[in-house]
Amino acid sequence: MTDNVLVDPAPLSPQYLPAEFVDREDEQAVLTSNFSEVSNGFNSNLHLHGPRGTGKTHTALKILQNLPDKVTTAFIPSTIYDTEYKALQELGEQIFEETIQEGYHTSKLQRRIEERTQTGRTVVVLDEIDFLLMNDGDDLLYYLSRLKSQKFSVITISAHYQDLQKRVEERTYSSLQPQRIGFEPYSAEQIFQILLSRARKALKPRSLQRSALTYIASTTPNIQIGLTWLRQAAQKAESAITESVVREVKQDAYQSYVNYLLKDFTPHHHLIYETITQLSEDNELLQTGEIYTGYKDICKKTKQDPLSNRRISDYLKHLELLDLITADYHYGGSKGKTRDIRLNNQIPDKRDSEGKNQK
DNA sequence: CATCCACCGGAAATGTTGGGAC
DNA sequence: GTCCCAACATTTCCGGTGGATG
Repeated sequence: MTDNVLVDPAPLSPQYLPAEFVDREDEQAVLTSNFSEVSNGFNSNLHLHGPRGTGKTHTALKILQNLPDKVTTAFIPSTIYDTEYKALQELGEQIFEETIQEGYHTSKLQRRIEERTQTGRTVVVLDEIDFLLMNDGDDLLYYLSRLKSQKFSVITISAHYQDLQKRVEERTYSSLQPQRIGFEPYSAEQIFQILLSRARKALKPRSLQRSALTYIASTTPNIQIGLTWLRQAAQKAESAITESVVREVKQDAYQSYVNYLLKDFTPHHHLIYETITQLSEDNELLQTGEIYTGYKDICKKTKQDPLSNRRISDYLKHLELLDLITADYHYGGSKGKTRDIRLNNQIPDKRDSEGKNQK
């Protein structure tokens, strides 16, 4: 039952960078012209924004790939490197291609990086910048913005902030002056085409039914979810990917998308997410307190030490930034200042499956 | 109107790790 | 080894907030 339809799984994996994109030509053109040698400003900074699964990260990676070899590049996912120091360390490692030990002082590191960036052109991508800003403020961005010789650029990527202006201090923004590029959600037709082109490379010919693909494309505008979904269906399918296979793996696919998003986070993030999933079966709208007690129960059952509620409050914000939950902050409601939290299932079960799949 | 509730979120306190100097 | 320091994770502390309650 394995590998019946799957010839090469790589084109369906999240890391796969296709030679050419189906869409996003406009955005790419803007980016390319920004970094071309002739344009006066190699010094321009960029801010890419738009919902998850719209190709921001891939577009940025593509740009890095197309830069001349002599340009030094670095790609920093701020989900993992969420403090100034950690990001600097990673940046140093990528620039110098060596391991940088802990205990190297920030200012020393800053000086080394600064020296290096004077000698050649450098482009740094900060993906998921929201996490760094939330956790550590804009110290790193300020430092990077000050590096602005003609030879240094920063590309920031955010799924939530259209504009960095409100998120960073004025001095930082005024030295960065990033050009903003917005990414719109993919249409169903675009999702269809992208998945089709990946499927052609990954699957046996004629093993994918059109209706199956249509179903995915009409359900989610998030290409990341779409790919995960198609991948799961391909693994499950015996001779062909049909619409019913696709429906069958729907929730599994969403779960593995969630796991993919949470892969760089702590076990406690997973526990919290699990808690929210369980609690929302009874009650769609949850409050922090309920979630925290639920979380402590799970910890007790699994014999783990729970973290404090202050900490969990931050973790909830992480889940919110990942768009796994929606949190409504409001001052008012029945208990003063609070958060109303609800689970986001981005590919919800529709009415039709209700009767059948209920156990 | 005063007080309580249940939470937010900033800041200080505490604990841990690992490098460098001696 | 011992001592000190930087960076970090987490906890502890505390001053809000604003409807509900009396």
